[in-house]
Amino acid sequence: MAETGATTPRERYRAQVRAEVKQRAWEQIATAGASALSLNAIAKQMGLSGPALYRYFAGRDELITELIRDAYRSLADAFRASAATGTGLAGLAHTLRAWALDDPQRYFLVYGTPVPGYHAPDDVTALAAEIMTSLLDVLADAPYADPADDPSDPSDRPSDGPSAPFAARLEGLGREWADGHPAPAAALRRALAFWTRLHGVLSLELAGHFTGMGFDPAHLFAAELTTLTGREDDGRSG
Amino acid sequence: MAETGATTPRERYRAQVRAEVKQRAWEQIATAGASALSLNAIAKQMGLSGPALYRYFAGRDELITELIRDAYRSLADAFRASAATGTGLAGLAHTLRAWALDDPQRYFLVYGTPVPGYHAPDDVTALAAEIMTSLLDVLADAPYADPADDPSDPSDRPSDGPSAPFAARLEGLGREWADGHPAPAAALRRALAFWTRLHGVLSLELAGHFTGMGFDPAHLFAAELTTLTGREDDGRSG
DNA sequence: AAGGTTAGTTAGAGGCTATCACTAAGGTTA
DNA sequence: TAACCTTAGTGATAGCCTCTAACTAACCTT
Repeated sequence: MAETGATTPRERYRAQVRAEVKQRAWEQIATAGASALSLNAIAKQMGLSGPALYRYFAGRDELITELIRDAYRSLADAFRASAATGTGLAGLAHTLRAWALDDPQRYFLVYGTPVPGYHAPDDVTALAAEIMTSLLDVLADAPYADPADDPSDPSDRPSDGPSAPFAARLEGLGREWADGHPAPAAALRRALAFWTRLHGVLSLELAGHFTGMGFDPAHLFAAELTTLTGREDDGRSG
Repeated sequence: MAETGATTPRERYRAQVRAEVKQRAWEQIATAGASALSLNAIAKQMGLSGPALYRYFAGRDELITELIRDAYRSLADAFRASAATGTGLAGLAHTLRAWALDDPQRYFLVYGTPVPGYHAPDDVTALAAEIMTSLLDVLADAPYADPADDPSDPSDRPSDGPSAPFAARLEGLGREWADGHPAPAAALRRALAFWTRLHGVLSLELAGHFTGMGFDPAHLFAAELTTLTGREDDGRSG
């Protein structure tokens, strides 16, 4: 959202226009969803005529890709900041939930229905790795309190058969997930549980699948968080 | 997909055309996503000219609504059939996963990014209740094997404060979820965990967020299923 | 056989993405 | 300062799309 490394007035102007286009695109997406994003409408809003925006974005796809990039960067920043506060897994979960509720359509742009042809560029996957790094960092110094609730399968002994405990299969995978992170397999398993369980609650909540069911999704979110931390976190009060 | 209750030849023909339109719509959605669905293209494929389809569907929105309805019905049927086999929670989970992998875009049509304006008609919410009923039925005679892994918070005593255990808040809510189902609060909590955890894994898997991470999503799915059943189910081998 | 109902057509309005050729303005250099 | 090049913005246009309107042709009923 802020490409202010420009030097010449022309580059500055160009960056400013690009930023305004993206801002209006976000507003449009927030109200009508990503599929309703219209370059033409944005141009008119800005007092420009249709094709003018093609000087700034190669097309609709490039604009959306840029928005996805910004969304990932926003989440990565939020995660890094949250990890630095030392509030642990619960803090990270709260950050994720706040980020999601702040702009549901932005959340869906990152974690929602994918467009079949689209493949994320490399820098986006790098941002995803950065997010995973923050999560693994927090997990590194957040020992698990209640082994009985461990999301990995503690009842199984390691083996190499098709029924081997899942966590054992993750050994050393931190290298590919988080740019060489030396997390142990159990932490990787917990990171996956954090990701999938909280996403499971959040995405269904944001999609409105819980409306009219008579409970507060925040409580369900907190309850699922409890299965990840094994203790009563402040997440429970949210 | 089969409205074969028609009597007159005209109604029969009409139902047949509607079915063919929907079938081609599904093919189109499977390859290019729901946002790329084009009435015009379907008409041309069928040797008709554009506006002809408006005799059969009021518009694009009605067609998509109908597809969503069919998708819900398909899942509800699959759940009911699975529940009848007596294979328990694991069988239900396997059914869900097979249904999702069979047509990912169909899954996203039901559980993916919602379009901001859209509100599901009543019969669709009734189908959702039917799905929940199958789940609660299975949970009713699938006692929890390992209390330590209970997805509700067994360590907490019931109270009425803001930090009350989540399951206690669900008391009697089966009435609104599943058309008067008399499920106890613990079963409702487990149903929610089943739903959100498996959806969490499935939606991220189908969206491709696990590609290149070096593990088989089926194993993660099986591992999360284990946290729901508390024992080693056949789901592990999938 | 006459009449109404229904399926299908073409024409067209209005929206969109995107390309092209052109003008006008800005910055740079001789 | 004048000439030049680069860039921003324009209108025109092609080709999609949804959806409406008016018209024709087939079908079924009476």
